[in-house]
Amino acid sequence: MREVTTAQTPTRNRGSRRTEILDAAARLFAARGFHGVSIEDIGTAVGTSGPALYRHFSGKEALLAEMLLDISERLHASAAARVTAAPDAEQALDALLNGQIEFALGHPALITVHDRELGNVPEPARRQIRRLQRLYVEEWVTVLSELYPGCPPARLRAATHAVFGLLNSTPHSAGELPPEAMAPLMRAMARAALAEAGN
Amino acid sequence: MREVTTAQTPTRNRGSRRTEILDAAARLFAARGFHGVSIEDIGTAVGTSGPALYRHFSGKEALLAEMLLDISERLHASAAARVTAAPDAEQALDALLNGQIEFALGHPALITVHDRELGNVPEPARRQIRRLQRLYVEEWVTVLSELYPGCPPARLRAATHAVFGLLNSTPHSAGELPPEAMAPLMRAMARAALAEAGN
DNA sequence: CGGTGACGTTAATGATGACTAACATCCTCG
DNA sequence: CGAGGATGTTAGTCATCATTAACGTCACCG
Repeated sequence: MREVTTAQTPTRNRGSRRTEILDAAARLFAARGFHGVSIEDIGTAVGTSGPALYRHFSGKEALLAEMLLDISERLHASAAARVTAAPDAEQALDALLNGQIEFALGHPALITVHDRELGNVPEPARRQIRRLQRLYVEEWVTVLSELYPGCPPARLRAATHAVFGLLNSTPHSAGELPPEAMAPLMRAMARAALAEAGN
Repeated sequence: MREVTTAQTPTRNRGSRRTEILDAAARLFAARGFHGVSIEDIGTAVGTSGPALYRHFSGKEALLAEMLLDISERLHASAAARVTAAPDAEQALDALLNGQIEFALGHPALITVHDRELGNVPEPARRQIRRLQRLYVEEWVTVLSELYPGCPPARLRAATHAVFGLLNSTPHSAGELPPEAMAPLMRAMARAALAEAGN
């Protein structure tokens, strides 16, 4: 009858299971796609079997929704913080680039899921995710507009999407270069591409 | 009892149905993913119902395999032809860029499927597709190596993948700019990014 | 101790979906 | 005309899967 047993495995950090599930699901979704992964697969990946997941999420789509919402929020929040902290547009762009590159290299599965599986998110959450994505893009466009006035926003928006494509491709071309070499390369390429787009 | 009726709908160009099916399937796969599309969906899209497809393809995976194989072949063949026709490396790179941009803007669904669904192709064909993709990349790396000697091939390979990510993102960011504006923008951005990667 | 809540487990249940079977059409060629 | 082949159709069949039900376990709190 001691409360000595405070460590071990019990008294799990609350929510640790949820995030463990989200992580495993992200990896699986990234590798095989939402419909290519079964609830049972996810359960197995976290050491429980199948329906145990319903203790943590109301369903497969809800799980995906929470995953994408979390990603969008992190990206947007980080971008907003970095931009407001930067002294000028030049450094704001650097900060945005660094943030996106860190995220893409640090969480390849999340990036992959983020730009492939929006279509499988049910409607209440879908709109919210889209909204955050839009805000994130506008963060970039605003900075770029300041850096390249005279360049039409539509062009800058297209350029931004293209740069996302460039940076987010790193999860797929994994292994070509070590991350220490990859990050500066991506930064340099993205910067050059944006400078060219700005004219 | 005339054979006057040579036109109309009968006497279909042989194979027209097959390619019609492949087109429809590509659009559906691009939009919802391989596992998100049913045989019935594809049938409906071409005006027949479900199992009629088995008259043309041995199964869903075989259909995907043929689709990806065809894309890889077209990309590789076009690249090889353009490179050998080009007088120098500079123009070879231009030709490669133009080819990829034309393809990405002209067949957005094919590009999307091409870099998402390889994992669902069964093994005999998978290897073949990978081989063609590798050859395609090497076509780029070879040209870039000539243009930027001294730059390690691994870096050029990574840069090539990144540029594919940039160019292939156009299907997703559709609508930002008209294609006439999009193509030159992508060309300029890709060129700048590659020049930067080459040092 | 008794109970409550968090977390799992193993059987349904009910859809959906790939693929096959059995059965037309109809065009073409002999 | 009549056989053959190409192309469809509709009703199975059999898996797989998401979700739910019914039933433990166990830690903790009163």
